[in-house]
Amino acid sequence: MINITLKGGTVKEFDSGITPYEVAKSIGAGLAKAVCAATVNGKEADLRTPLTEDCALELLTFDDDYGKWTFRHTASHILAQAVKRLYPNVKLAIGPAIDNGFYYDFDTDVMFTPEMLEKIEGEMKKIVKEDIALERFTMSREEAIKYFTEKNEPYKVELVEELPEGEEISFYSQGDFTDLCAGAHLMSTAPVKAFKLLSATGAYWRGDSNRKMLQRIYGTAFPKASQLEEHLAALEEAKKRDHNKLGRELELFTTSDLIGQGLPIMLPKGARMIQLLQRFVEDEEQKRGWLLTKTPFMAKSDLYKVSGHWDHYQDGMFVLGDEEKDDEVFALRPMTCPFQYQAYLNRARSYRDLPLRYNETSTLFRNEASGEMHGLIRVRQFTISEGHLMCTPEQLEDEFKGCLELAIYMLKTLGLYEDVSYRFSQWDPDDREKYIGTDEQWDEAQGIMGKILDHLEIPYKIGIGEAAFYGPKLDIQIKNVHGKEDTLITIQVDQMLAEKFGMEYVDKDGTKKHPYIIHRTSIGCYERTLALLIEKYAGAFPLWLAPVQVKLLPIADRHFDYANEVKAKLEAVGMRVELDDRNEKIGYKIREARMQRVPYMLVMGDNEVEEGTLSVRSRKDGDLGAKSVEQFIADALVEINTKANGLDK
RNA sequence: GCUGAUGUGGCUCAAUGGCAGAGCAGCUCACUCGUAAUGAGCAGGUUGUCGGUUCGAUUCCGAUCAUCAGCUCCA
Repeated sequence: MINITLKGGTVKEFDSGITPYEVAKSIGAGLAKAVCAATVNGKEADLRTPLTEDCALELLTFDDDYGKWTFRHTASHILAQAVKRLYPNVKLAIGPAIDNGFYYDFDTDVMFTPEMLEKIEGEMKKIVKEDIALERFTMSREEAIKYFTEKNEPYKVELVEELPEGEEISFYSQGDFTDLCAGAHLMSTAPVKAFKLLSATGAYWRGDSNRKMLQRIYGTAFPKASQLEEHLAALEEAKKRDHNKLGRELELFTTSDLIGQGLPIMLPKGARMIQLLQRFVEDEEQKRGWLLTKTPFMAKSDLYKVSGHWDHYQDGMFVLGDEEKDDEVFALRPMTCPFQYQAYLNRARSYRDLPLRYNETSTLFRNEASGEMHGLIRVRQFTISEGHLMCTPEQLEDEFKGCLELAIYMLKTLGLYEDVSYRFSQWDPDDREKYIGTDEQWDEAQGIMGKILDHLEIPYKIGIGEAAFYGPKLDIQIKNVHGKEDTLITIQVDQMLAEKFGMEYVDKDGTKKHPYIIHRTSIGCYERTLALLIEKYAGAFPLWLAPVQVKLLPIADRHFDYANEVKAKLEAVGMRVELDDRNEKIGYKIREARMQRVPYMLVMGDNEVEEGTLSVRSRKDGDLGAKSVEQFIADALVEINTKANGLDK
């Protein structure tokens, strides 16, 4: 007999060898139905794991992360089984659960069409209805290779071959379908009641663009139909916030076939927003001791040869000229670093000059691969609040902290702080060609940065191979409306480029030393930040950022004079105002102003003209009643000056 | 760059191997109106671009450009 401690601390006695599933059954039929996986002494486990010692057991349902993972992983098996039943020649690759769903990669000659996905869904429904039990068994590595070779599953063979010699390999079978698999699975196909296949697309085998492109089917699954419907509705809602659609509808930006890919045109409203952001950033940086530079958009190839960009980043650059033919070859700048270093090199530096903080609103050009461009999030020309900070080793931590505090201040002001995560981006020692510097230099830079991050208690995850070619980064990541993650802000520690460029300072003892350099953005690139703001606020921007803050809506044309007076008063205090003086009914004007997400609509008719007031309607709270013009201005200025984002309430 | 889909007035979308159509937006006129769409009329298109097949192509074929989703890559 063994003692099992259940959730809540109750201890129950069971026969040794009992499984988590049987424990769940002993507690109740409802739990047995809902249970997806378990943890044993905190370790994730399958429901079939025999328990032979005293332990703490937690039974996980779909409401738990690992339960969800197990549920959806089982859904991916059902997908694979259905595909195999309908198209036996298709080869299986891998099929994990992911955020909000699952996928399975197949190698197939025919592309999956929407009609085929429907057919596959139908077959999956049958499999669920058949209530097929999933059974776990193991094989030796050799047996597994033989098994998959006989079944003509080359991708599975490759996966098994990578496992260490002598490893017991676990399999799960469900009726006519067997898959190699390590994680937990449901007991049967029956609970996977509500699922949907969302798309079919290409994906490289092993995520390697040099290898074969397979066909990936994405899907999602829930225990209940209502949950699935809710999720699909949420996906639809999210699409409405898509900056690429909304930003065009709101006339913030557009694109032109003649200008080209990844080169958006900022329309007056979008350009105004970027101007507001830029002024805010530059003013804040000035307050924090950053000195503005303005450096060229291009340079001779010589500069990039020193920095290492020529060898490590040339594919990403727009090169003007041909080294074979031309005396001078230029390239548009993909980064600002080497340019600002030339400012540092302007004269000899002393430790008394440090820390030296340079910032620049810097336009960069990167020749992204044609399939990478996406709205304002991924473009070929972008403008970034870029800074480089030269300091002594002793100053490094405080300065790093200062950069982080600046970034956090920006995020909080914009209302994005809650939406970001941190990634400590490190190099990949197995991919040396991507990087400059020695193992020792990387160990040192990453060691220092790790220490700083730990000391500042930044909750980061590590990203191997995500470092810049010259050093590790703290990337502040954010997800767009489609769930795709991008870097918004980055702070990097670099101890290699100073040496390459001969950047030095004279220390107290009279010796020359290379400064540490921090590369940082404070708000990221303006285009991308704007994109995320559009999605965050669904176009209903905080008052201080709204391209049009107030729309004046006179009821009839005899009120136009008064409206123009009010407009002049608002503009006199710097507010952005539009007057709707068309011959339209008030309901129509309000409708249009609301669709443009204008924060305040000021209705004025006979009453207001007579009393010298405004009937204030807010985008958020509707009709607020009458206010004097002076009162409205005073209230609005408070809201603008505090940069209220409306998220605290 | 790769896989797939898409491209028709400013926007949303029809249609067809034989004169390209609607709604909204725009313009004109009437209405002078109180918190999410007043009515009538007018105008707007070389169907992304280039080439091919055809008596005839917007439709079929090819190339190219752009857009979207995903992969890879990245701020």
